[in-house]
Amino acid sequence: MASPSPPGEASLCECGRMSITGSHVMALANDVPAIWAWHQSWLLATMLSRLFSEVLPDVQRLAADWAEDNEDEDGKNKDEEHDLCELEDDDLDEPLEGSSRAESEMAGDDDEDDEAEEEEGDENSGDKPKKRGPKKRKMTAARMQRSKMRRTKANTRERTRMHDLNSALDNLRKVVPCYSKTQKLSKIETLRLAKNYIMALGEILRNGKRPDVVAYVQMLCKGLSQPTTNLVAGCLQLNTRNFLTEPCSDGARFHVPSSPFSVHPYSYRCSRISSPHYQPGTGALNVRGQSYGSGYEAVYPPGGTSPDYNSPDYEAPHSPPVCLNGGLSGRQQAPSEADRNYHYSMHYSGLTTSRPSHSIPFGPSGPRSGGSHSENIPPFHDVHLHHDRAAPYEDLNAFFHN
DNA sequence: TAGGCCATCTGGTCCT
DNA sequence: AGGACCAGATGGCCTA
Repeated sequence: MASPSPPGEASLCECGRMSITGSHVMALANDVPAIWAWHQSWLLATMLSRLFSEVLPDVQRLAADWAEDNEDEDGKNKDEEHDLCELEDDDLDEPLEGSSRAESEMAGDDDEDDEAEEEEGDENSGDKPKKRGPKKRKMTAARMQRSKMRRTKANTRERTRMHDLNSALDNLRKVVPCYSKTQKLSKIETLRLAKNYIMALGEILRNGKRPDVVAYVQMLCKGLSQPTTNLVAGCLQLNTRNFLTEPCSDGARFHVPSSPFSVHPYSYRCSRISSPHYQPGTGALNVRGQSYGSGYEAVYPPGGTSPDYNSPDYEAPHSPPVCLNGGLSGRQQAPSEADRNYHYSMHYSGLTTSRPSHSIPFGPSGPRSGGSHSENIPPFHDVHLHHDRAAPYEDLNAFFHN
């Protein structure tokens, strides 16, 4: 920074680029504040000059770019498009590595026909002389549009795929030994329970005999979280209750004579531990004001006591669930028209109990801890499976009829 | 409020 | 090139 010296005045000394004259000294002596004010004004003027000449154009350009970007934005995809525009701006603003970059940018401005030659310039980024041609394609509006469309289509496909996957999981939930429409098992728990269920069935087939109740439950609940374990136990126990019932004339419904409700043997539903009917700590189940020991709520079709076979949510069983005491039990979900003659008929005899249910505590004090609870489970005497198409289950039937 | 679960988006990879 | 699949990121919802 050089201080201006009044014209026609000899310098007293030269200090670098600054000349100090007599008047400077005089002024300094007489009016230091005035000089200071003058200097400040000069400094301000210099800064403003630079600001207007160098910075302002950049600011104006940025403002123009920003305004242009925002003009292109439309409602839902605002952010996405803004990002793409920013990308484009980055391409423009980045210092170019060489002329090829600038040329490629210019080539990119033509139209979208340069797609065939895109992405070819990366191998030229070494110290070799840069080739002509595009190094990095420019995001033109048309390309952005196509990219956006591709992404939208991919998103739709992915959504559909995940929906299909979830549908399959829902189907799986319906065939594992515990199911609730309202309080679903989580995905991971569904898979774990399904795996355990398959293992348990395999074990039954391998041994050819009725499994020990506790062992069966333990097998089913292996690796499950505590809430899911409780849920499964509750469901299975409730299912056990259904063996106390008598078949209706239609062979499909079972009634609990001493119960305020009737229930289809396959229609039980289970809710999660968050159910208002579930009594934490006690493991007790309270269904419609009646306590039924540990477990979960039985959920019945709205307004009735049997499943709504016509409900779109009601599906035919994929496999007959195995009951707690080793029998085929469960949930008959039912059936399509063709499956109307598909039913299980179960008879449980020889059981006398005054208790409304049989407590199967789980958790630290449950079967896992080695405690024996099989005495709480009524002995299994007879389960009949009638199925017109029961061939796949004949093996299972065989030992259940023994 | 933290944690669990879930739906969705997104970019990468592989395959046809 | 386009689709399927996958995994990570993110945000919403719910519950303890």
